[in-house]
Amino acid sequence: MDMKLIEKKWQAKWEKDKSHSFDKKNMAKKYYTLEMFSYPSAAKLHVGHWYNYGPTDSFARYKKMKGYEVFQPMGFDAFGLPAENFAIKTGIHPLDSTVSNMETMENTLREMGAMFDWSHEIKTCMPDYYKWTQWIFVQLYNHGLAYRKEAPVNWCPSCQTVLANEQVIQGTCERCHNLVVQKDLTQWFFKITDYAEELLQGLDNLDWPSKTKAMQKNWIGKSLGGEILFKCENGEDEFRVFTTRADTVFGVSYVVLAPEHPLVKKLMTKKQSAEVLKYIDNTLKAKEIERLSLDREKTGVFTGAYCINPVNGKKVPIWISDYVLYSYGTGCVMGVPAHDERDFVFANKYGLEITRVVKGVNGANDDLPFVEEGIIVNSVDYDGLTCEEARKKILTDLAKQNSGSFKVNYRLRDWLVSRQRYWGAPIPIIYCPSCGTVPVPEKDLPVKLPYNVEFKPDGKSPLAKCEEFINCKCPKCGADAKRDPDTLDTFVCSSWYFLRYPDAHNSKQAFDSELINQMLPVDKYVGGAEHACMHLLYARFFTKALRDMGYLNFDEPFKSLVHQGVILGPDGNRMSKSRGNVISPDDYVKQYGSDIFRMYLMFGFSYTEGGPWNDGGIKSISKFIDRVEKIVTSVNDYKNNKVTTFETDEKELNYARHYAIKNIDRDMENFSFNTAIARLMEYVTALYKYDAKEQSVKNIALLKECTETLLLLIAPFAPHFAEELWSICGNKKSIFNSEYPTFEESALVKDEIELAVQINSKVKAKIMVSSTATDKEIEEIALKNDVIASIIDNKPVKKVIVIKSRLVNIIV
RNA sequence: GCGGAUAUGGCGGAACUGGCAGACGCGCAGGACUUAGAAUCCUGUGGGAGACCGUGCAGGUUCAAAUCCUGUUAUCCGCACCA
Repeated sequence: MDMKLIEKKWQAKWEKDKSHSFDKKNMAKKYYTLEMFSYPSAAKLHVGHWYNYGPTDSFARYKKMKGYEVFQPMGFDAFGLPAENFAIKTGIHPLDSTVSNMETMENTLREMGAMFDWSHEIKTCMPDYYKWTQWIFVQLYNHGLAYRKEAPVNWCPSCQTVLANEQVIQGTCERCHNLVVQKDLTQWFFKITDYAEELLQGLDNLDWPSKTKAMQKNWIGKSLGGEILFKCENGEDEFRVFTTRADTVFGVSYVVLAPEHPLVKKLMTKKQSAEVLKYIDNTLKAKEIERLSLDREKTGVFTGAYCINPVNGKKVPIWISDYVLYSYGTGCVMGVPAHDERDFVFANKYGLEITRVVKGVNGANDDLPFVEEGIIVNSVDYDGLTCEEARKKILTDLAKQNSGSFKVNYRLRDWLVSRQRYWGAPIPIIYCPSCGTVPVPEKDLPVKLPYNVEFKPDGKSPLAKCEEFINCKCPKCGADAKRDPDTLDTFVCSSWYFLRYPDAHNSKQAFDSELINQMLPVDKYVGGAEHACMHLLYARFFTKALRDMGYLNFDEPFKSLVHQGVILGPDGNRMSKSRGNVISPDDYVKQYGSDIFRMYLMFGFSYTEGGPWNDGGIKSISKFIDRVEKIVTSVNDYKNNKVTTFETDEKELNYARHYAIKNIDRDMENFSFNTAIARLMEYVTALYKYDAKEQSVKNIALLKECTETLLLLIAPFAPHFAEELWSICGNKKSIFNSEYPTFEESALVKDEIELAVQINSKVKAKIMVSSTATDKEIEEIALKNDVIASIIDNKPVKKVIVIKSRLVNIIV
C-alpha cells in the first residue's frame, strides 16, 4: 500500500468533512486534549515535536472513538528571542521569518495527520491575540497584581535584557548560557507571590507527575518561622531577621545584613566605612563569577555598629556578608554559630563568640555545630523545653513586646515580566508627566508593535528609539506622554493561550467566560518537563488571578498532565547538530509514511522515558502494518469466494480479541502506548493462526467481525491506514465515527486454566484445572500430580497455599 | 547539601493490588518456500551439562519480593549560601 498516497487522500477528506472540529452541541462529552504549542523557530518539525504530538493525537483519537467530543487545537508561541537573534544575524525581520516558519510548520503539522482543529489556531505574535495579552496585563494592573519597582534584577549581558528568576539556571541565562549579572532597574513585576500559598496547596489535588509537583513545591519554597526585631544601638534604626530557629535566639553572637541592604551605609561607623564600602563594591562586581563556585569561602566585614538582642538585651555586632541574600526573607539573618553550619564557619573565621543553647536529647552529642532538634539550655526561662516548644514560646513572648512575630516565608519571587527586546508584546502602559502611570484603555488596545524598528541590542529597549511608537498622548489628560518601551516576557503570552483556543476568534473579549468555564480545565495536557517551574506555574497563577477577577470559575487550568520523554540520538546522546546524531522525521516519513513513524515512536519507547533512536524498530512496525493489511485483504477474499468447511476454535480467537480490547483500554488511559501496541500484535498473531486455507461461512462471519475489531483498535495508532482499509471493507462512514469495540468479560472466561505448582516456593509442575474449581479441588489435583507426588514422597505436608488462577504452593 | 527519578537478557522494553520474571519487538539460530538471494511463513532463544542460579549491591520481612522495609553504589534531572 502506498502510505503517502493514502495519507494525502484521507487528510484531504477529513479536512473537507471538518472531521476534527469541535461541536459545542456535544458539550456534555467534551474532552480538551492539549499539547504544548510550539515555537516556530525551525521550519521543520523535529523528533521532539513528533513525539509530543503523534502519540497524544492517538490518545485523542482513542477518546473520540470512545464517544468523547474532543477538542484538540494547535497554534504557535511566536514571540521570543530566537527570531530576533536570527534577525540580528541575517537582517530578516522577525515578523517575516516567523510568519514563513509558521506556514511551513503548519503544513508539516497537517501532514502528520493529527486531529488538530485548525479553525481555532492561535499565533501569539498577531495583534488579534496580543491585544488580549495586553488586556490581561491591564487587568492585573487594575487589580494590584502588576506593579513597577526598582530592584536588583537579573541581567543577561549577551541577550541584553533582564530575566525572570525562573530563567536563570545556575547563574547563567537559560537561553544563551552566559553569566547573568545583577543590575538595579525599574521593571514591571507580576505579584505571583500573592498566590504562593494557593499555588502550593493546589498541587495536592492535581493529577500531575509527582516530580513536577515536587519541583513546583520546592520552587515555591514555603518555610515556617518567625521575624525577630533587633533595635540598633544608635536608638534610631531597627531591622527584623527572619529565622526558622527562634528557639536558638539566646545563642546569637552577631547578625548579618546583606551587603545591598539600605541600612548598611547608614549604620557603618566611620572607622569601618572604607572596608565596608569596598566589600559592597566587591560583592556586586564579583557576584556573577563567584556564584558558580560551589563551595566558596565565606567572607564578611564588621560594620562597627551594634544592635540589641531582644531576649536578653545583649549587645550584638552587626556584620555584612554576601552569604546573606537581600532578596530572601528580610535580607538580614541572626548568627547562631553553635547551631548553624554556615554561621559556625563564619564565626570561627572571624573569631566570633559561640554559645551553645541546644543539647542533644540523650545528652551525648557534643559536636558543634549541632543543627538537630534537642533540648534548650543557657536560655533562662526556656531551659528544658524542646526546640519546638521553645520556638513557639519565644515568638509568642516576643510578640507581646512587639519584638517578634510568627512568619511564613516563600522562596518564590514576583515574576519580572519586562524585557528590553523588540520581538514581544508591548507593555500597555503610558507615562504622563502629570497623571503618572496610566494603563492603555481597552478601546486603544492593542498597542501595536511597530514594524520598522532598529532592534540591534545595545542595552536599551529597541522601542525606546522608535519615535512614533514611544511618543503618545496621555489617555487621561491628553498631554504629551511616553509609552513603556519594554515588551513582555513571552511566557506571559503562553500563560493564557489555553483559555483563548476555544474562543480564538472573539474580537470583543479575550474569551467568553461562559464558554470557557465549560471548556476548561484542560482534561489532558501533554508537553515537556522543562516547563515545570515556568510555564506551568505561570499558567496556574493566571488562572487563579483571572478567577479572582471574576472571569473564570475554576481553580486549575490543567487537571491532568503528562510529560513525554526525550528521544535521543542513536548514540544515546541528546540530538544536536554538532554531534551529528540528529534524526530527521522527514526522511522516515518519506520512506514509511507518517502512520508508521508515529507508531514506532509509540512502540519503541516507554512514553514518559524516551530513549535512543533505533532504526530496526521502525522496520518492525512497517512489517506489522503489512501483516494487518494481508489479513484484511485475505478475509475480504474469503468473503467473496464463499469457501466452506471450518476447523477453528472460535472461543480462543474471541479470547484474544477481547483480551486485546480490555488491555488496550487500560494502556491508553495510562499513556502506555508500547504495551497497547504489543497487545495489538498478539491479536494479529492470533488472527494469523485462524487464517486457514479452508473456511466455513460461519467462520468467515467471525473472521470478518474480528478484522473489523482489529481495524477499530488500530485506528488511533495508524489513522490513515485504518481509514483506508475500513473503506476497502465497504464501510461508508469514517472509522473514527464508528462504534469502538467493548470487551465482553464472558469471552475472557476460560474453561480450563493452567496453574503452576510450587513445592517450597519453587515451581515444579503445571496442572490444568477447571476455572470453577474450588481451592480444595485444586489442592487435590496438585497433590495427585505425578511429579509433585514423587517429590513430596512421604514427607509431611505442612501447608498448602492456593492462589486462584495463579499458583499452588505446597510447603513440606 | 536538599528534592525527584532510574537501574531487569546481546538490545528497546513488559510484569495490575507481593503470586510462574523476561509480555511484545529487535537481533541471533534452525527450518519451509526459492536455482540463489530478498521478502514472507514456522520454530527456538536469560545463564548453566546439571541440581540449580538469576531484576545494580548487602541485609531483612514473607509460604512467596523486580515489587515492601533498612542500608549502599552508580547514573540522570531539578534547586542550591533560602537563614
